Amino acid sequence: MVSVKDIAARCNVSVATVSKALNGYSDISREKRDYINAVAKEMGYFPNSAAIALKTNRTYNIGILFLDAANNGLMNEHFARVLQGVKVEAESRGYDITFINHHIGARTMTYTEHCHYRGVDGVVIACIDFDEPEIIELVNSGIPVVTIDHVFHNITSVISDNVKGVRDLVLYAHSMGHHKIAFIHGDDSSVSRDRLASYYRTLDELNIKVPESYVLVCPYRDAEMAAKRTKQLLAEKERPTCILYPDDFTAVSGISVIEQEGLRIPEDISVIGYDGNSYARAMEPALTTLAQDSEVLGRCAAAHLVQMIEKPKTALVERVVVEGKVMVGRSVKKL
Amino acid sequence: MVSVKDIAARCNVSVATVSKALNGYSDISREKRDYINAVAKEMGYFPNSAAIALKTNRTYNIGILFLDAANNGLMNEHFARVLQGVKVEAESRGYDITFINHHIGARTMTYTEHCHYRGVDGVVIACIDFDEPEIIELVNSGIPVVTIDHVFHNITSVISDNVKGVRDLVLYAHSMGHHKIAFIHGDDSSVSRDRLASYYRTLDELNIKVPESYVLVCPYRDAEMAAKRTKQLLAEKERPTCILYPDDFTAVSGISVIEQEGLRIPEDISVIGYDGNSYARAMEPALTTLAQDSEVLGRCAAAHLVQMIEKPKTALVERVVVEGKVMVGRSVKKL
DNA sequence: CCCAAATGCTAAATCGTTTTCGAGTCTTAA
DNA sequence: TTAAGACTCGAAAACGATTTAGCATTTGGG
Repeated sequence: MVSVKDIAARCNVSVATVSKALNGYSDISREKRDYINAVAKEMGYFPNSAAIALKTNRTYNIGILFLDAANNGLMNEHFARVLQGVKVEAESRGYDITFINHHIGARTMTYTEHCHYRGVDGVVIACIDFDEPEIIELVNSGIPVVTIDHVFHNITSVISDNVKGVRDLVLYAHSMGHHKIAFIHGDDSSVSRDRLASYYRTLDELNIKVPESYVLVCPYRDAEMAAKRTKQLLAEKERPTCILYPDDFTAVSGISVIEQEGLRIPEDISVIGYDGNSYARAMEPALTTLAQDSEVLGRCAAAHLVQMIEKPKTALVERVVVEGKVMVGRSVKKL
Repeated sequence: MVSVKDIAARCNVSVATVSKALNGYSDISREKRDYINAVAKEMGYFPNSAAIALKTNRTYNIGILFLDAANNGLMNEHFARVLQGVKVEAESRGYDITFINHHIGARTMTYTEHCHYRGVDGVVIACIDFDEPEIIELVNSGIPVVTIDHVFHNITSVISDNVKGVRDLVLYAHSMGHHKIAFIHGDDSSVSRDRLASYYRTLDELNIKVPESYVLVCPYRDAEMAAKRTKQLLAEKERPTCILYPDDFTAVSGISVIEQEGLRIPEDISVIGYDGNSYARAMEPALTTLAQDSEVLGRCAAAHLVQMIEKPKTALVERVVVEGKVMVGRSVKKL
């Protein structure tokens, strides 16, 4: 590998001069700067990120915390998309991304320690149990952080508009003539709470009363539990005409048991998902769902993080909310 | 951040001694070693990876090349799983992973340059157009490399057993009484070629002849093209009784148009996917498909790469093949 | 024509480690 | 008693860059 020293030798100047030429400093003559840059290019020079990091304390690396209990954030298309979003945005701004975890090899470290070890310039946190003490530690560590789909005091966060999301979904179902709208919601998290509250509020607004038994909990992407919950709803004496699921995947699982019971979608019962997975669009009948703008979620997070890193003065803590939109399929029947 | 220098000061020894204690060298007394380690722990010492990288030329970072033309490798559940696999295996061996690309910020660099810039210890290449000249350059750069689902001369690779995969699928269909088995295969790549050859060979073995029109091409995960190809097959005067798709996603798209044509799965026509996506299992009817052991694919790749990195002497170039297995759903009818 | 300021460049320190080599001390055997 | 090993330990160089402070040289104003 060719280093600044090599270039300096070849150009008969000092390494300081080379460094300045390479970084476009002003106290260097135009000709010398151009000459050095030309030579550097010709010699195939590329900086050594470790040396730069050591000297400047900047790695141009951003950490990403991205694992749920089951450790399968990547299998979830929504989160895969947000990851994709932060990746492309970060890269376009000159940053690489590094996964942060707490068991690197034999030694275990906290998330914060891992961040310091790798010297990441900032971290985006998503798809994780935000109540872990380690997360709290990280958020308070002084490292620039932005969270996705969770808000901490004094930390900028970008969140999907879950309130508007289920509101739009409920309104859509209502506009299709549904009044008996059940809601299988995700397990405890701020996202789930927002959605649930919005469900209640919207129904209230519409002057619709639903029995308590219409509201059931089911972990995200838990096909088995979704099946069980669906059976419970089908057994209701006043059976709902429309079911909202926590996500598209559980919706598909629900559809599966509904059809196994000999009922048809949407003729006998309507179903609605959440997320806007590619499968939802491709299947028959196409699933009506709320398409989250997952990639934009990720891009916003990365963009704000870089802003905080590069212009800390100008960065105020913000709540960015990105809206999704209902994707009308054929899984909801007009009553 | 506390450095070895701080520890040295606190312990009244030299930094050299601290370094030796921390790294378990032998030329240091047992007591002093234990003492220094205790102090280090108490002071909350963590090494600085940049400094170590600079000095030792080892980053404990492995690069991962993971993008297709559409730049959406992550949306593909199969590849998400292999990524997950390399991630957990790498992490368990003490390595972080870094995405490699060629437009980092304003400056563009080749994959090889990016690898040198970040100083990754090795690279795993997957989900990419292996014919790109940049890939060839990287493979020949001297950086330890392992490829997934593609073999290069003199490079160790881990590949999914595509030959056995479609063979098992075809045999299964045959065992269910199918003779008119169509194959919509992926676009050009070594994976597609293996699968196609295996399809022909297995039919040959079974003494089954299929018309040329039964074999159609369709890019992976291209729902629209899959729909088009499906319609073509349905229009055949000698309509196939069973269709193999390039992947589960296109299979779902195919099912969709089949049902829109008023045909039933599997009563009127049987369909088979490839990959074993979670959706395939959850939907109704459950899709018969070949479940690739995607995570193991990734784990193997990472494991072999680390072996090459840490014990170059012992590392011979290998072809590791990992088998999948047919996952029987309800989408194939017994004739 | 002289002094001050601007310009162009370099030497050297520095970031946090690892590693070599030599030096000092202590055993042990002849 | 002494020479030769074993043990311990530390000084210093090195990795590849950035950055500060200062030295020359040139320029411009009065």
